[in-house]
Amino acid sequence: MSLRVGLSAVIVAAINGEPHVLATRGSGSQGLEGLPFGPFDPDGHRTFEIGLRDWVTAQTGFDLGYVEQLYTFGDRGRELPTARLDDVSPAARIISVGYLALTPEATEIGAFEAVWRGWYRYFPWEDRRDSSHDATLNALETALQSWAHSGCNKADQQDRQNRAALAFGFDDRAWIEERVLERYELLYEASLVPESFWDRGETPPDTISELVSGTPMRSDHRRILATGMSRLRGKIKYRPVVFELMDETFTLSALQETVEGVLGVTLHKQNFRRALEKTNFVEGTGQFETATGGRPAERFRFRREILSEKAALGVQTPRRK
Amino acid sequence: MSLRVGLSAVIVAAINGEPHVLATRGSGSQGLEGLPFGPFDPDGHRTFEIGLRDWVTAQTGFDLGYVEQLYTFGDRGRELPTARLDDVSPAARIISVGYLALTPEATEIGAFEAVWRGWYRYFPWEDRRDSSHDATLNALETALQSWAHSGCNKADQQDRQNRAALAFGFDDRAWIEERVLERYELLYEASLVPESFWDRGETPPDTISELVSGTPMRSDHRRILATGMSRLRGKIKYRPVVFELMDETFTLSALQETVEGVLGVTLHKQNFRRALEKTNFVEGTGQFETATGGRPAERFRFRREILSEKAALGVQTPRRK
DNA sequence: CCATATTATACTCAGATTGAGCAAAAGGGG
DNA sequence: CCCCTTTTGCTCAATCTGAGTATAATATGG
Repeated sequence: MSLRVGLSAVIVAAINGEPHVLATRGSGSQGLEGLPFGPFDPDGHRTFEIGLRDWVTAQTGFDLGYVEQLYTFGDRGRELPTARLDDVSPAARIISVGYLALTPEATEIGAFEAVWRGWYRYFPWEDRRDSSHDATLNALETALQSWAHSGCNKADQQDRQNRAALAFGFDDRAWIEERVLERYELLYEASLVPESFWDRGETPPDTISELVSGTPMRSDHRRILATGMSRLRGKIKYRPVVFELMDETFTLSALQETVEGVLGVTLHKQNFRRALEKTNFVEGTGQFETATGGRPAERFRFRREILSEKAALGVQTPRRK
Repeated sequence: MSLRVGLSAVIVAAINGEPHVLATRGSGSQGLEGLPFGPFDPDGHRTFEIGLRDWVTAQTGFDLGYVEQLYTFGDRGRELPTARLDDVSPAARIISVGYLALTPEATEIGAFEAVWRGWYRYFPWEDRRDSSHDATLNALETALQSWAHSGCNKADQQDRQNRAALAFGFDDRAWIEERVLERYELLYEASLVPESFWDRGETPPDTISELVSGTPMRSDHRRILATGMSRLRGKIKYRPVVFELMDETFTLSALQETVEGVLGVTLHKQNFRRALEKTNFVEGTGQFETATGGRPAERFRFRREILSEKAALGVQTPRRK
């Protein structure tokens, strides 16, 4: 019963307001992408976080800023996509401690096998800023419908229908942006993502299109990514974490675009500003950005002192429409 | 580099509105109390949660209801109070995955070496419902003051002062009830709890009184407990989790007392009810409780259906005074 | 059996917050 | 200088919050 512990990281940067994650190019059998992942060396590192920072620096050449633990994944089967659940092979157990890291600099990664990827590549249905992904959502609704209908009895069918509607906001229900993980796990359960098949040792049918179900990832990395997105989407509302993704100075529009990018929804501009002002998080610098196409916008700075000043909350997110 | 993984559980029940945790009686060297803790057996259990439920049932005889993962603790030193940080003894590394569990039934534990303990026993300063613990807080303020003054330079002293004021709400700052962990870790850093000394292999001075610094626990269990309290105090506000601590039916006063017990503050009764009504979480049963001393109170029931009905939020907590 | 204490529940009211939109300001480009 | 675009300032009604006041329904003690 040898247990090994690994660290996986969801490293997020905003490139022009668009959230990106650091992904490793597939060296595995099928060339699948994955998250940066490294073994935890208990002898070399006193804490997980130190271990994580160390190997990220070693492999990508830059320092992580904000880091928080996400979740520890220990399901059997996660490490071997082809493993059957009743295969109790003791050597195969890996536990993975997931971390979320935020960084303003989307440094180009040189030597290492990693690239920055827009995160909606993996979850196209999570982007609700414009109608470009409506087709995805419609396709998923249809597919989930028929999954619900294939339930084993009336109650089960009702339950499936209900869970799908709740997670995806069908039938006029509210879209709750932080339910990224819930939605992904529902799709997994409904066998609408290739990972469902791989984990059972099967080959996905070609009815599964990457345009609809997103780019898959190795092992359970897409689940870890979903966990990180959920956490960030939730936290952005009650802690001033967006600023970890911004440069030293920024315009209010750029800030809003980043928040919108993270949440995948659009916000009401004037009210966003009014709410932001109330928090005292930012202060004007007197510099103006003229390359905006219209009236020049003032560049603002995050008042880092505020973190030690008050029970700092997050930015408000006044929905539009 | 053998790694072992253990599961520790913060199991919470409300006894007459007073939050209690399941604690194990000290079998260790100093007879210290601790949290229920068991090794994770990778061969026997497919997931952590299944493993946890299994051994809690085996050892205490009852089933856990609501369960969520808290945090994974992996610092070196945690498993051996007397270990020096530079002691890289590889055999000694234990990683512990902490869980929070909520249960309505405070079943009397028979065979097992566990007891229900009011959680403020371990954190007396966290109870702000009445003035009975004001002395504790005053003592801590004085002690933290002198810790701040002993900083190595001006900036360091200022920083310590600031962090203490922020965590404990000194100098008219707000008391943020979910910062349980922050406060405990500050006290640990300031060597105001015995665990600080034990972890350094020293003997705590007898200036540390259990009345002020609370009942200590084995290893880092008090830290895990603080993590659980923080999580529960935060979550109660945005998810309907209080009801996991209540019986099938309850009066609104009993519900409010439980929330107050968890948060350690008192709430405004009328507004608590108004806010609760708006959520539609509860419905009257027509039964009345007469043993209240005054006008009989209606017994209410949690509408569990609501969990699948809407983007269920938590109970509002309108502060009093 | 009435006065009193005690708790439950209903209602009120002002101030703050929110959602939505209009309008002026300040650039750049024909 | 007029049009287009984006920033920024301001208004208004609806709703929500915090803090009370008032009334209802019991148990108890004289």
